[in-house]
Amino acid sequence: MFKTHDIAMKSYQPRLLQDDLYSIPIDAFFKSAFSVDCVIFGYHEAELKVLLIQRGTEPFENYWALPGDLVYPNEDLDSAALRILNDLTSLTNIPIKQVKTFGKVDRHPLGRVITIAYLALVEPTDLAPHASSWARDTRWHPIAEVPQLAFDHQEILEVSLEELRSRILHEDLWSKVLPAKFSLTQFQELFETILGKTFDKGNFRKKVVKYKFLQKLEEAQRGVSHRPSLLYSFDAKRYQEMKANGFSFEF
Amino acid sequence: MFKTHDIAMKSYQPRLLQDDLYSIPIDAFFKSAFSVDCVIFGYHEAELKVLLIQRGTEPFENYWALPGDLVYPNEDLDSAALRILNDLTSLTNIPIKQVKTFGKVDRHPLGRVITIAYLALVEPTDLAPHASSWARDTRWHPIAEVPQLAFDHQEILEVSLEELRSRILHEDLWSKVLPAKFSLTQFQELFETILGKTFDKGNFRKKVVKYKFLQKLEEAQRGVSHRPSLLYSFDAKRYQEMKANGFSFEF
DNA sequence: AAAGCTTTTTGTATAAATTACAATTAGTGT
DNA sequence: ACACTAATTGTAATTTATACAAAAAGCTTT
Repeated sequence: MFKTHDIAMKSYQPRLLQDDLYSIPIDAFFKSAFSVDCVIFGYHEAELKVLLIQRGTEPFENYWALPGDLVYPNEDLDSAALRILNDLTSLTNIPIKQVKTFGKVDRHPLGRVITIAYLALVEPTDLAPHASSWARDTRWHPIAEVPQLAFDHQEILEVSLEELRSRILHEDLWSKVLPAKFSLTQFQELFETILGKTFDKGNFRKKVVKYKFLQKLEEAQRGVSHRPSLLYSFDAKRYQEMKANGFSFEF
Repeated sequence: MFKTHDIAMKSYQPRLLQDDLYSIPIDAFFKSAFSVDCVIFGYHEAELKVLLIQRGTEPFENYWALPGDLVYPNEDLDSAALRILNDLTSLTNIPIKQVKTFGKVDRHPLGRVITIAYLALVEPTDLAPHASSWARDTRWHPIAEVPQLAFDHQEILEVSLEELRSRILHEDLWSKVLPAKFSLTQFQELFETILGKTFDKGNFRKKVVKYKFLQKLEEAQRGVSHRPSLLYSFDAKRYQEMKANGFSFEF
């Protein structure tokens, strides 16, 4: 099985090719095209990773790269991003955020391809078996140990990480990486990891509680050999209300 | 004279057409394409406007729309935005900012065209004579009196205004709309207009002075029938320094 | 030339938020 | 019962924000 991505690349040097499995007419991708690349961040226990694929075809064969694909003619951009995310992780219903479109003339060696970058933040799940059809290999890389990447993916990753850092609190991107019930310590760890700095425990707690989008539950932690923490849940409705009122969150 | 934009639209229902003046091969735009749309804001004396064109061709003939064009195959996205801006206003060396890419499948009635939106903030100059070749009419519209727009341009405008408001202080977008030497009152008026709220004069001044990216000059206002204000200039170098250090500006 | 007008500029007292750090608490393990 | 750990609460000192008032510097009028 091969993806439209490969087809389009090959067909750039004009040649007649058959439609692929998705029955998309080849000439829809002639000479210029747009793709979506996904920066899928994974967070688990104070570690931030990014999901990369190892390319199985030229150009940049064997290089690691951000997962991406050409956008189908009948597919919205967001849908394309969600499709890629789902193909690799089997996850659905994940909030995504468009980051920026990268379109330098020479960014793709085989033709004019611009790419719209999206980001998501998920729990680093096992990868879907399907994922192997994408590429030679698929793997979570700690954010500090990312290898040299194909195309301009290094820049895309940097810009996306910057975006994640600056928007993490304004969007609800983070809401999928914590369990439904979590402690304030877990919550703090998440933001410390992503922002790359630490906060005073007491002060952080006060600020968060003030924002009121965390709902204190009756329940507490159990089985830990110290004072158990109370559990909280994310009050999405109140969060949206506050956002609609132009409330500005900041740490 | 006609623009590549029109050509591409017509040629979507496959038909053979000649190359246009820019000698771009027609088939480069077959079936799917990407364009750049510019939200050119104009600020002058506490009034915010936006530059719109009135379309001279179908679809949406006679509707007002954001100026835009297909991106040439050998042209970077930023360059395309600057070209459009320059075509209409003759301005060069204006900071622009990519806002977002809009790509709903049905956003363009004649084919799959996604568009990358850019914004700029300039002084509403006289329009270049050239501009009339673009469209039936070209005009600055006060932001509160924008007519119904073609395509999804209403949404693009809204998102762009939101972006302008939230980034005005972090980017130096504003630096082109004030004279080289300006008073703090002028500076405050600019931000009040764009953000749509007012500030206490004394407190605003204190905050700005604290940020230190304004350079106090020896010169003062002349000929006004009240206490003349001291003049300031924008210290772009210091501003960039502060931005690089992760300084966060806010009003 | 003095008094008045207007807007800039500076000042100040109060309230609110941030910060650093200490004290208390609620569990488990010995 | 006591020690241990991390959660939770508290507090004093500092900084920042806010509202408002006073002073200053030109021009205009008398």
